[in-house]
Amino acid sequence: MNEGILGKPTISDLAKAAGVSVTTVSHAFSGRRHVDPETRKRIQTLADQIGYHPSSMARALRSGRTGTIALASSMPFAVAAGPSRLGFLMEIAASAAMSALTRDLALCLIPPHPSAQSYGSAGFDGVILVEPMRDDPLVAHFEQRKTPIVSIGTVPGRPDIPAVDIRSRETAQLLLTHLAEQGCRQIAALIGSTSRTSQIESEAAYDEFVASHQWLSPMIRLNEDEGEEIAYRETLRLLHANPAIDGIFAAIDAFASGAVRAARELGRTVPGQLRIVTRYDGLRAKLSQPPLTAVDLYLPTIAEEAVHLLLDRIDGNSRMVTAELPKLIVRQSSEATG
Amino acid sequence: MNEGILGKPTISDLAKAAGVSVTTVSHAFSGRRHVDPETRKRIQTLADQIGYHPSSMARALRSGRTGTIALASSMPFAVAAGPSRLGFLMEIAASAAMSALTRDLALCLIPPHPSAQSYGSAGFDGVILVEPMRDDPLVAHFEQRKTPIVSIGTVPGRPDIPAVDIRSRETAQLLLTHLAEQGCRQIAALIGSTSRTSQIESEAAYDEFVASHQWLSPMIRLNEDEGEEIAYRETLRLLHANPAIDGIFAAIDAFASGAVRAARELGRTVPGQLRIVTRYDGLRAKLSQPPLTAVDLYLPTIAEEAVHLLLDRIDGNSRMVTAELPKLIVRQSSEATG
DNA sequence: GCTTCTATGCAAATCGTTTTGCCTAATGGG
DNA sequence: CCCATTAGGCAAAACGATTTGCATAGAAGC
Repeated sequence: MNEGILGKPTISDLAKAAGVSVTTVSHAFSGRRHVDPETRKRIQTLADQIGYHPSSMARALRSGRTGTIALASSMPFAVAAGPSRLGFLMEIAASAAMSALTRDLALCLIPPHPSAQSYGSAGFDGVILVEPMRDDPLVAHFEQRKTPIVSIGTVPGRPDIPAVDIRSRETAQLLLTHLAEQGCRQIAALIGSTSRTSQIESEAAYDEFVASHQWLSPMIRLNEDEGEEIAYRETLRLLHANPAIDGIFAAIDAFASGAVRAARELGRTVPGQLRIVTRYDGLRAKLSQPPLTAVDLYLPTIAEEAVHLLLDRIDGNSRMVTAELPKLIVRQSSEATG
Repeated sequence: MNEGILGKPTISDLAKAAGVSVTTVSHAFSGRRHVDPETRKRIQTLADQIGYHPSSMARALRSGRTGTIALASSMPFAVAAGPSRLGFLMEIAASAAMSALTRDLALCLIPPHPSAQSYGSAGFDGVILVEPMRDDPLVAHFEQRKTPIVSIGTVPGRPDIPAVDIRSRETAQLLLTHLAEQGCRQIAALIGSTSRTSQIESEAAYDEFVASHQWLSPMIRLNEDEGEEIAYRETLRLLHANPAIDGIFAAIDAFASGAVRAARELGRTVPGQLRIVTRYDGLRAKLSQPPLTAVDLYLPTIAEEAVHLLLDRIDGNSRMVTAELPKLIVRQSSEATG
C-alpha cells in the first residue's frame, strides 16, 4: 500500500519492487525452495535498499516460534537485587544470553513472581528455570501454559523435567574432603533452607560425610533471603557455643561472607584457626579477605548446555544432562599454613 | 478445529464453547466494548476451564506490540562476563526487569554485537541502551529498524535520543572534591578509554578540577576490557613515576581494584598514604579491602526511569530525564585518619 | 406509530509472514 | 516426436487475535 513513506516496508512491498510474488521473496530468504540465483540477488539488494526486515511477529505467528526463551529463577530477584546473590543468576544469564544469541534466540529475563497473570504479553518458546524449589510455582505456571521447561539444577521431585545436573553432591563432597585434608576435624555447615536441589544435596553430602567420620554435625539451615546478615549472626552464635569448630562449609557465598565477618569479629584467624569454603566462585569469593576457597562450576558451560537442552526439548526430545565435575579452587581461606 | 486434545485452545475454541462469536470473546477480555456481564463471566469461567491463554504472537501481530523491550550494552558482554564489570549492567538489568514486569512487559537481554543480522527473530517494542559509545553500532542498528531507543547515560553526540542523564560530571566532582577535602593534593585519575558519556564527563570534570586547583594532572586512559589487570600495571607505573600522588579517582570499579592491588604491592597504605575512590558502588567497592568510597547512583531508580522513558518514547513523546544527584558513600579507602 | 437510541452481538477484514498445491515452460531421455 | 522431469514462480490458505462496520431488538421520546 503505502510505500516506504510511513511504516516499515513489508514483504509485499519488497515483492512489488522486485517484480515477483511474495512467495518468491519468502523462498529467496528462507531457501526452502529453489529460486533463481539472479532473482535472489536482486531481491537481496532491493531489500537492503528499501530497508526491509521481516516482521518477527508475523513470522512468529505463522511458525509458532517466537525465537525467544526465558530465564527465570524463583530466588527472590528483588530481595537479592542488592548485589548479593545476584551474581550467580546473572552470570548464568549472561552466558545463556550469549548461547541463545548464537542460535538466533533472544533471552528474556523474567522475575520470579508469576503474579502478573501473564508475563508481559510475551510468549516464549521455552523457559530455563534456575535452581527451582520443590513445588516451585514457576513450574506449575509454565506447565499449565504448555511451555517447555528445562532446569539448571534438577527439579526436586520431578525427575521427568529435563535438567542440567550441576553436581551439588559432588561439589559438597569436594569441599568437605578438602577441609578434612587441610586438617579440619570439626566442620560446621551453613546451608540454605529452601528446597533447591543444591541445598538438599549439600545437606545430604554433609550428613553422609560427618556420619562416615563419626563427627558432630553442627549444621544450620538459614533463610537465603537474609543472606550475609543472618549467616553472620548465626556463625557468631555457633562459634560461641562450639569453640572447637575449625572449618565452615557455606553452601551459599553470602553465607561465607557472613561467616568471615563473624570470625574476624571473634578474633579467629582465617585460615589459621578457622577454614572457610563455599560453593559458588563469584566476586564475593574472589574479593573476600582472605579470598575464599570455592569451586568452579563451569557456569558458562552449564548455561550453554541448558540452552541446548531446551532447544532439544522444544523439538520434542527430552533428555538429562550431567555437567562436568566441578573443580576445586583453593584459596587462602582454607590453606593449611595460616 | 481440534478441540483441546492437542495444541492449545484458541479464541475460537473458546467462543464455540461459550456459544458466542470470537468478537464477543475478544471484547470480553479487552473491554473495548461492552458485553453483558453475565456473558463475560461465563466466558471467563470457561476460559479457565479449558485453559485458554491468548496467543501473544497473534496479539503482537495485530496490535504491532510485542510487549517486550530489550536491554543492550556495547560493553563487551563476553569479556566482562567474567564476574568483573558485569555488576553494573546486571544490576540495571535486574531493576529494569522488575520495572518492565510491573508494566506487563518482558525484558530481553541482548548481547552487544549486532553481528547476527537479526537479534534472534525477536521483535522489540523498544530498546534501552546502557552507556552507549559515540557512534555506537547498536544505535545505528536499531535506528535502521525504526526501533525506539532510549539510553541510560546520554548518547555522545546525539542529544536527540532520549536518555536518563546519570550525572557523571557531578559524580566525578563529588568524588574529587571529597578527596581534596580529605587532604589529597595530588590526585591521579584512571579513566576508561571508550567514548561513553560517563568517561567523557569524568575526564572533563577532572580536567576542570585540576585546572582550578592548578595541580598536575596525571590522568591515564585505560582500556576497559582489560579491567583490573591493566589498572594494576598502570598504577604501579604511575606511583613509581610520581610518588607524590596521594589520591586516585577510578572512573570504573575494576580500575579501583587494580589500583588497590598496586598500592598494596608497593607498600602504600590505603587510605593512610593513598586514598582511592571510585564511581560505581558495586560488590567490588563493598568487598574491597579496605572498602572503597563510591557513590550511590540510585541504579534501580534510573532503570525505572529508563523503562518509563521508553514507554513514552514508544507512544511518540520524547523527553529527557535527569537522574537524582548521586550520593557519596564514604568508606575506609578515603578516610582522613588512616 | 414512527423515529431514535442503546445494548448486545456477529461477520469479515486485517496484521505480515510461511507453506502448500498448482501451473508453465524448458529440458532431456527414449 | 512424445512423455517425464525439473526449474522457477504464483495464488491462496493458513496462523490467532483485534477492530470496524453493520444488524437486531428492545426501550424511549415525540
